[in-house]
Amino acid sequence: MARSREGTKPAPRKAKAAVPDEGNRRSELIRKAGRLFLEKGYDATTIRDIADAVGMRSGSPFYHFKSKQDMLKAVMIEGLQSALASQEEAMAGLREPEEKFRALVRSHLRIILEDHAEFPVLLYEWRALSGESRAEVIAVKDRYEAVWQSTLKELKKAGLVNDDSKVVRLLLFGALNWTVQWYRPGGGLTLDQIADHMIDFVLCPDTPKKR
Amino acid sequence: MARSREGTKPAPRKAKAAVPDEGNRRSELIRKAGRLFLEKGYDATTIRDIADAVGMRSGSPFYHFKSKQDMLKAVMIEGLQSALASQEEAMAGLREPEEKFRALVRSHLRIILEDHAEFPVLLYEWRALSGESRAEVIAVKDRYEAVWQSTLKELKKAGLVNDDSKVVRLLLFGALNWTVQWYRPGGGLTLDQIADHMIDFVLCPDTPKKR
DNA sequence: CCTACCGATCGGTAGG
DNA sequence: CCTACCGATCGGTAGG
Repeated sequence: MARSREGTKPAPRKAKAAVPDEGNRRSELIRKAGRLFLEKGYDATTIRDIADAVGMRSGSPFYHFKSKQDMLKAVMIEGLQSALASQEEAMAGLREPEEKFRALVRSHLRIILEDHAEFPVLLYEWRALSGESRAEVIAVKDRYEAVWQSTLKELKKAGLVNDDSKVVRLLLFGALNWTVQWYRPGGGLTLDQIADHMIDFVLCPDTPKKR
Repeated sequence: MARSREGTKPAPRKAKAAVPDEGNRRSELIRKAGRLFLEKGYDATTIRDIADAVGMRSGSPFYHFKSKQDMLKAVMIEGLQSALASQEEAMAGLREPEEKFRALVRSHLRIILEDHAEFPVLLYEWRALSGESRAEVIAVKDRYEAVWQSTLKELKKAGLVNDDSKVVRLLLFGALNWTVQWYRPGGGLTLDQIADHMIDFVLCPDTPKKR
């Protein structure tokens, strides 16, 4: 569309419009593989399952990825990158620690519960990722978690939370990430309602020192 | 032992002492299978892995279980039953809601972080359990969760918690069950320290109504 | 990206 | 519980 060139010669107008470029096919594989890895697990998902899902023959995914492991890594990194993008967008312009925290919670829930399966795959198929790939994924993962850490620190400074230690962050991540196990869209609770419960769960503004 | 019969004839005293009875072999298979299912995942664990771990040949586990699925179900039910037993023991004689809650948290953490892998397998390999086996496992699972539910209700009545809805229970389970992902024995935090953080995370005794 | 294929491995079984 | 084995399936590749 945007790239159409108005030249002098007729140009091959009827070039097969159905042929997607390579990047699209690759992302399509990542998306479908992500879904399958999350639903059935990495090991129970076969290359044939994935190929079927995008309408390819069983050998063809290897044109885009050199191995099944490579697909897993690609799924996880894709999940992290879109999480980072959402996180950045959600936090943009916010100054208040509490607002930032709310934005983080909402953004995280959206990433793990809406649309995309890539981030949940990162959470629940970590075991299946080979040792060699882990370092690469961890590097991106650390960037994502660092934002949480600093926001929790600000919350603590503002007296909105009693403890910003690593344990608390891990407990919070547990409550957040576990939602993947039970949340079903249209199942009574909206995503925002869960977010509000989560925030109430963590913030204790009226009790600077509990118990 | 209890069944030994004192007859008149010498009786075969030196019956091979190294031969374990069938029940022991079965539990041994369950224990090792549980470990492997948790470490590598159900699908990535082969019958040969399990047989090796208990010193059997690859076909022999099928003398004790009719299929691999059957082993998975056995692992999960074993995990639930010992969890129920621990739960009962921990709660015995307690009256105070807060004490009961503390006991539940400690008992749960012990079950999922100490020794046994069976309960974590239930948590993280649910997907691998076939539809037919699920109902059976769910029945036992419901009994375990009912105790939590009623204790949370008591906490609410006592004003020690602001909300005893299903969401809160699920968030709490998330924080609890996620510990399996990061807790390592001897890694700085003791189990009791985690329990205390968890309890502070949930109880807000001084704020009957937050925000 | 397809066709045709391979070696390896897997869950499970028969017969003792 | 072992031996010996089978059919099915899987990740991956060569050659186009």
